[in-house]
This record gives sequence, C-alpha cells and structure tokens, in this order.
Amino acid sequence: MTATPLLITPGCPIRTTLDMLGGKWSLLVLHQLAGGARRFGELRRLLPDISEKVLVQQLKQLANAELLVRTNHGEVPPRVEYHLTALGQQALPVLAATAEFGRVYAAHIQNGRATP
Amino acid sequence: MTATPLLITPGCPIRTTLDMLGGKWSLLVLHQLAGGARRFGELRRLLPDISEKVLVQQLKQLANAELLVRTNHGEVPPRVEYHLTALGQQALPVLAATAEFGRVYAAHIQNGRATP
DNA sequence: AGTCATACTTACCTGGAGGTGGGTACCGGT
DNA sequence: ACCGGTACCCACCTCCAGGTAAGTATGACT
Repeated sequence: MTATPLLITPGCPIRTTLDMLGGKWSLLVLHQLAGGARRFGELRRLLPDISEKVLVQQLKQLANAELLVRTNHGEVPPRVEYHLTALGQQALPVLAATAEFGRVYAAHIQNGRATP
Repeated sequence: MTATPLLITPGCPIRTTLDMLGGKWSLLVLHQLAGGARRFGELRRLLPDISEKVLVQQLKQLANAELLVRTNHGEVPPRVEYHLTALGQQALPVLAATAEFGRVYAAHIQNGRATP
C-alpha cells in the first residue's frame, strides 16, 4: 500500500467510484438494498429525507451502472422491486468502510473535542 | 450484515463520512498523503486538475476535521507539510475500498459492456 | 531591475445536483 | 362520486462546490 504512484487523472479508479457513489444518496440506497429486494415505496419510507424525483433518479442511475436491477411485476396496483446485482454487492465493502469510519469519527469527537 | 435497520437521518455514520469525504477531491488528497508527508507544491503537481483554491480549501477542511496536520516550518522560502493523523489513517480503508471497487467496475465494463 | 519559486488569499462566476410542487393512469374500497 | 395508494414524469428553481483569474510577501538568482 506504499502510495501507488497512480497519477490522478480521469481513468483513476477512485474517480470512477466517486462518479457513481459520490452523490448524497447512492450509498444510502445501496444500504437499504443490502438486505434484499425492496419496493419503491419502502425505499421512500426508509429514506424520509430524499425527494421522490431524486430517488427515481438515483435508482435509474444505479440500474444503468448495473449495480441494481429493476423488476416490474406487471401487476395492477404497480409493484416494482429493486435488488442488487453481483456487481452491486461488490460495492458493499465501500459502504461498510464508510459506515465504519463514520462511527470511528463520531466516537473520536465525543472523547477529544473537534470542530469547535 | 442483515440490513441494520438504522433509520437514515442526520447522525447516520454514512452521512457523517460523506459530509467529510464525499467531495470531489478529499479522497484523492488522502491518497497522496497515505505514503507520508507532502508539501503543498507536491500535492498540486500530483493532482494536476485541482485548482489551488480548492486544494487549500480541502486541506483546511481536512485539518479542521483532524484527519491531517499542517506543519509550517517557518522558513524563508515557505515550507509547509501535511501529514495524516491517526484518525486520518482510519479513513484509509474507505480509500482502499473505493479504489478497489473502481477497479472491479472498470474490469466489469470491459468484459460485458455497460453504459452504452 | 527583473524573473522565479514558495504558499497562499480574495473576488467573482457557473454548472449541475438536488429540492418543490404539481400531474398521470390504474384500481379497490366506502 | 370520491379518496387513497401504487410508481412514476415534468417544469421550474435554488444554492453552493468547485473553477477562474488576479494579487501578496519574501528572498535567491541573473
């Protein structure tokens, strides 16, 4: 891990991931799908602060990137389900590390003070 | 990993991390500091696309969050060095996971096509 | 006297992620 | 006849992260 000298330009794997998951909501959506398939309405309820438009937008974008799959069971009260693909599962470590560091950081600022 | 039912609101560890590292450059800066201390000018050269203003801004913000430390050796051609704190090192797993997924994704779109 | 390098600061501007508020089509229940 | 729930689409707007271009103080070199 001795500071790979990858010159930072487009094509950089960090940039690649940030372009997909760097937004405000992508990781939160992934988190809700980590446990299995979810319906659109469920996601909306689980993420109270996201607007409908943006949720749709995120789901489309993640589906486009093949991180998740949209399944429309052509039923009569619409029923649509989203679930992670194998590729999407590969993103879970990012989620785990992100959440873990969030916890570490929260613990840190409780003991020693920071951001005064 | 059975979908911790953490209701997503402020206070969520994922949000905490995204607020700090969700930007366009934070992780790239951390990556350059992973190998040890760097001077301001080095960072600028290693990250050709970032503007000076934003680099300064990011460094300040990361220092404020106590992820890195600014050392001004009050010398006469100014010499300032930045290096990770112990807390900053704790963020490296996020970086590693992010980079790894970027590679996985790049490999994926080369075999099967995506984003047409 | 002029240029270069250091590590910044300041003022101004823009693009686009994200938010708001409405509308759509379908059906079941009351 | 009306309301509510499903899963969306559309037009419009706001705000700020990030970008651009200039200026600052110091000393060494030519």
